[in-house]
Amino acid sequence: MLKDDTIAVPQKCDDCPIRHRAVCARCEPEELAQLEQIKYYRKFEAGQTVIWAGDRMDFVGSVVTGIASLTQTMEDGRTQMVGLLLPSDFVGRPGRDGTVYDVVATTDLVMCCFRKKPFENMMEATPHVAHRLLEMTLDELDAAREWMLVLGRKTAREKIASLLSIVARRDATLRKTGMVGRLVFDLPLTREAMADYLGLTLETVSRQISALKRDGVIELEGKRHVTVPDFARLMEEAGDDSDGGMLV
Amino acid sequence: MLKDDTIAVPQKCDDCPIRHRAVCARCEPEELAQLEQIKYYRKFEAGQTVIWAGDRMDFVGSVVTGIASLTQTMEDGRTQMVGLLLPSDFVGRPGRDGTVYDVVATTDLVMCCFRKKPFENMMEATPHVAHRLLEMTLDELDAAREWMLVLGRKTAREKIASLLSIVARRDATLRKTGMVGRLVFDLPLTREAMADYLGLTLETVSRQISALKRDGVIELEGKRHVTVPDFARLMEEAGDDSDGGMLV
DNA sequence: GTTCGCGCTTGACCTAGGTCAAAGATATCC
DNA sequence: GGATATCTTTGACCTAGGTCAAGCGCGAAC
Repeated sequence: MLKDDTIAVPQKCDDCPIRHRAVCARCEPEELAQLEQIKYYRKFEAGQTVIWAGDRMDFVGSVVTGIASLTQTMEDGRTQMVGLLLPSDFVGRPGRDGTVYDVVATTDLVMCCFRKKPFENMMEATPHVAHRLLEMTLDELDAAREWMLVLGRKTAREKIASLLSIVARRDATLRKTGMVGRLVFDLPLTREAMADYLGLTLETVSRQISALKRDGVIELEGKRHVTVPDFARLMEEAGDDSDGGMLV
Repeated sequence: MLKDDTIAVPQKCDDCPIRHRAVCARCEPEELAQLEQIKYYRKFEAGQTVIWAGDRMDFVGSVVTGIASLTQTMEDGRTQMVGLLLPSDFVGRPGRDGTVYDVVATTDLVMCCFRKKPFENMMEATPHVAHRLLEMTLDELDAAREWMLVLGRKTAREKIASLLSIVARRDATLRKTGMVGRLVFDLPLTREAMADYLGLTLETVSRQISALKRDGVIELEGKRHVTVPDFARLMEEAGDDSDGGMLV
């Protein structure tokens, strides 16, 4: 059951996102205790594949630290990232046997997992967990559809700006300050990963980032540390109508 | 409550997809009776908007006949279809107030609706309905992600072939015969709608359809009646790895 | 320190698909 | 039956982004 990549449960479960966000917002203490019992942690290194498309998946869980991605690949090697899993995002499909896409650790990754069967049993027993899960799935669906607009209709520049604004929005250190004015964050993706997510080549990603820098939309320190002097400007560059993406 | 576009309940509810597919596969008779009471039908003409993005949505339901689409539009008019709703597909988000995209009748459309509040109540009471809904949402999510690969990485020709194979697969008259050899079906979308779904222009759609015809992958009679002499060939043209799209 | 390797940038060039424009097909309405 | 409108096809041309190739940091290994 417990694989060798299983690691000790961290000091206190407060860093377990399941408790805050993903599933348990309204769990009773005894329900939490129950979850506690079927819970374990797994660690992956950047580049490692968590599960291959088509494989049986015997757990569900959520990202604690690092980034995972859902990836689809065609025979000829073209690949498209179809989901970006940031800390607190949920992985797995209760009631389903496997995935249809690869789950890959894009950075070093720690996941909090629950063995699937007991988790499903618990779900049956506690309707609000099932309810929460439906909500989360609807959120993911909204995010996926939002991304379809990005992939289908936005220019390369708009795509980059869209990605930057999503990452900025999700950056834990920023969420409290509100999304206005100057923002600073780390970009946790390689140019290639960005390209795979945006349906571009890495050369185009690089060129567009340079262009955004040249035009003062962003500032770069090294390759990864980003400063956005004016978030509203970035949103404009993303071509974001309405509040698009605020759902994520 | 009942709008003027509400129409009489058809002869027998067997044509109501809710009963067969969407929600009620395992409903008890009294539960069905309950659903029956909160059910009504609505009719829309091609081009009519069912709900605007951001609007309050006071019902859920499913498509009985015709095609609806979920559409996102940017301020400058670029639009991307993010979902194609064929007969028996479910519309609406239990537990949510509205949509973030327009729902548009792409052809003349009949929908079977349930007022949302009573439907949600029923959902609370009958866990297997909630469970079914989660499954459906996961299916939609898979379909959306599948489509992200199409939008992000496929060529125009592959996109067209992908769309054709989805429509063929979903065509009610064909599902029984198995998806091999010669298929004949009607294409219920204008070139423009296809373009919006595929992230192309209508000119490119037209050109690629002509090309597929020229190359013998499809035959056309009029603009809409399609014959696929060899479905496997079409799948190949779609660049479909594995069983991609079989989920839909 | 030097070397290796990987991620990134930049340039030169090319092509798939977009844009603009004209005209053929159907269907609908008097 | 002709007029009008909508949908579609096709052509000529253009450009955003892909492809190929060279080189630049910069950290890790020795």
